[in-house]
Amino acid sequence: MNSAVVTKPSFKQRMLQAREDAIVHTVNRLLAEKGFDAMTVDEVAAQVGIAKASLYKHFPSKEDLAAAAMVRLMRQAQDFIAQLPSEASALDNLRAVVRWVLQLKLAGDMPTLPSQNSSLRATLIANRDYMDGLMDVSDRMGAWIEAAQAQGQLNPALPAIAILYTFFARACDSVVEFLQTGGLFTDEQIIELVLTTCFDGLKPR
Amino acid sequence: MNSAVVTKPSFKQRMLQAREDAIVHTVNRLLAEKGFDAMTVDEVAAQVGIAKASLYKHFPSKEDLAAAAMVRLMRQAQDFIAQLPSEASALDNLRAVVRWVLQLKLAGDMPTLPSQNSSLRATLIANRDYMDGLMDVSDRMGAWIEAAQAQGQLNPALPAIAILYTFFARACDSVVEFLQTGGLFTDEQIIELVLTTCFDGLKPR
DNA sequence: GTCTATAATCAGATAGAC
DNA sequence: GTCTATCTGATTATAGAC
Repeated sequence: MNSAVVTKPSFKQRMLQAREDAIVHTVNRLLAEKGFDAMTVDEVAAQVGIAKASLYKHFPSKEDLAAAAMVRLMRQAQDFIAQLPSEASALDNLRAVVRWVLQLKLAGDMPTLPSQNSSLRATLIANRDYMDGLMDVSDRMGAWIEAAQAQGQLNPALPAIAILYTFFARACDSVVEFLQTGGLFTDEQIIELVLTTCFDGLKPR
Repeated sequence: MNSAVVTKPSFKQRMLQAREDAIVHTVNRLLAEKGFDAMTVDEVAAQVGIAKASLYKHFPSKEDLAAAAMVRLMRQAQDFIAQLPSEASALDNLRAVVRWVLQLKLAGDMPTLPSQNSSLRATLIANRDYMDGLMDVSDRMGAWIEAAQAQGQLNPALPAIAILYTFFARACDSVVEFLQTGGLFTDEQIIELVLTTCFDGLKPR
């Protein structure tokens, strides 16, 4: 076993890690607030409180900054999923994940990436941590979806992959910001509205 | 009555109009393809086949180019709504509108704007044609929504405005591009899937 | 690793001739 | 109105001292 694995991180290493965490946290917030294109590296550096050149010592490009934020998001999703009660129904757990996503959005912590920016896509696909996290989250949610379908909790006529994408799409659902901008509803009301329209549909039950 | 209203447009005026139509059409396609930020004015000029400076004689800024595309979209929506059969049920007409939106998206003709770009928002809000069109579409769909709720075709427990926003959000629904990217479904299948999840929800009926 | 200063590039917008 | 050529500012990224 490599000694680097068991050795406690030095003070210096922990400081470095803390700084990188601060950077990624700032990037995450800016991505949620203004999106990838509108976020500038100058801005990130200013908000973290370091020089831009120092930022580039930690991350080689703006794309990698965004990728780090997405890796963070995937880790958080994995942590949330891991903490869900295994004795709960598949449907309840799926609802809980969607609710968590909506809370993140409403709190302004959901990074949104342009779905069409190719340089960013390439960086993300090349990022092992991101892809692994995405696969893991997909697998776990996919298993719940199939279980819920088998138990008659979700419509078995829908392809499981379509249901999975429907959940993922809640992360960029503009209805949330529409409702939030209007100011007519509380965050909890928005969450309930979106959960209802998502699982129960617009037609009466 | 002003003679300008009744006088037939001159050849020159029609040529001008045709060119502006070509510009807006190109902008619309580019907005659908790459979004506002990734679209460059150079690109628009090149694809239209005129010099960039000429473009700026027609439209004073990039934001105004995008606004013109949105005005065009609103007009198309108004035309589509006006042509729907008045004898059809409110629910059927609403479904038809959502279907039309999805078809536009799948055909690559749905311009997508960043919801957070403030300079663009300001231009749009200041644009009378756009706002009038948006209001008109909202009013007509809102009337159908309330009628459908009164007839028990849509869930009366949901706020009508939330239902309206849910429909509007289909125009930027990322589930469509997820499903399209996967390549597992035909366009018609994607439309049916999204219509089903939208109106019937994910749970079994 | 952090900084200041600067390079390099790109994109929105304009000048001015025709 | 259309063109070529140019300006201007913003932004990503880097050089080089400490």
